[in-house]
Amino acid sequence: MSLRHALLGLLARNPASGYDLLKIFEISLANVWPATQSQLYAELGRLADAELVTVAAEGPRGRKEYAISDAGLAELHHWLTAVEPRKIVRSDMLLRVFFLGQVDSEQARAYLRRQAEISAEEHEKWEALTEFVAEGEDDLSVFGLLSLEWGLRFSAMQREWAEWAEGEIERSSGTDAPPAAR
Amino acid sequence: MSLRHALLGLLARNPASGYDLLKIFEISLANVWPATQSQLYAELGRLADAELVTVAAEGPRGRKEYAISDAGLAELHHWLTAVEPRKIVRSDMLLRVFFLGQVDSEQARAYLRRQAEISAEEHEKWEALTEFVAEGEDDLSVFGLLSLEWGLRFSAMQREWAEWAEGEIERSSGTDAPPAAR
DNA sequence: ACCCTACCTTCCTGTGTTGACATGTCACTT
DNA sequence: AAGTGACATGTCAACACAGGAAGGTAGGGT
Repeated sequence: MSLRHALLGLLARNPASGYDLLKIFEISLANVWPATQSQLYAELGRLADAELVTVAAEGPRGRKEYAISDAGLAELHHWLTAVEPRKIVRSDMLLRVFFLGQVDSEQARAYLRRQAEISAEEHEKWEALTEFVAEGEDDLSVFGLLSLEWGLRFSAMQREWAEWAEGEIERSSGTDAPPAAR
Repeated sequence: MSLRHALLGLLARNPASGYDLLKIFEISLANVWPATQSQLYAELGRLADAELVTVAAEGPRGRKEYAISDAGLAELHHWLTAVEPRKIVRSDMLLRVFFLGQVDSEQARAYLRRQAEISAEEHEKWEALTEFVAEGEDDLSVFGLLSLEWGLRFSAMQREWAEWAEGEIERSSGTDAPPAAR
């Protein structure tokens, strides 16, 4: 349950309300660990029960401003440094590739072409974000930049791979049945 | 719910029982879309209810051999060719990186070093699998090889990134406080 | 005959995730 | 005074995922 740690991480920077956190999730963490409102408020409640966060202040419309507690900070640091990252990567894309041999090569290539396009779009999104951060002087330290760099590399690699794979299929199906005029 | 399509994809190759499918998941799909036994049997039941698969034969110990139906095949092909791949990638690793600035740079580097190690191990696993497939003459077509190639590239990239990131932190913290003797 | 192992399925509990719906308040405009 | 939009939280149903307990059958070896 990484949502818990995402919330702790954000609260360690600044105290915030559920609503604030939701906004941050939407703009900033959406590409890394999406979360919905219902999940978020529920988790905040649980964090408060566990005394990892406290309600520091109550505001206008029932607003509750949460702040991280010492116990919460300890938990966050523990997670950041001592908990093994999970290795499993569930990939929709790879699963499809695994079965792609069951449709004809024309369709398979079409799928990979689409995948390359999507990756290219993702790449642009990351580039825009990088630019935004570079200009906007966000409070992002080196570490924010590391995340961005990862997004850039990943989307670029995925695109290259999809294009390569498409060519690979073309080559191998070409030997069986030359493209010819259709 | 891609588990559904994973099952359809496997059944499109050969009819199989839940038990058979479970074995296949353990050895072959574990790196792509892990699933547990409870999930698997439940989903098979639902697939049968929806008539996307049929019980083709009943064997010795209550064994039920499932086969894909025409409707199932249609659904599979639809998913393979017409359903948009999901873009969101939940990454434990990236989430950590996002907050890594909250621990001192020594610890941050240690984490990235560990991440590079893990990626290297993953890479070896993929290499071993590639070798195994190349020798074993599995029924893997070009498409199986594409998956393997992706695993290789991805793990290599992740490792390179982690090493680069570690260097990046070293460089930036070095300017603040030179490494010195400790 | 006996036991062990592999085979095979069902059920249960708990947590994570999503989407939709419900409810209400404050600030600002018209 | 009424309306609108941003602020803010809570709850529900449904599905996805993980782990494990429980139970039963068939075949092979001793």
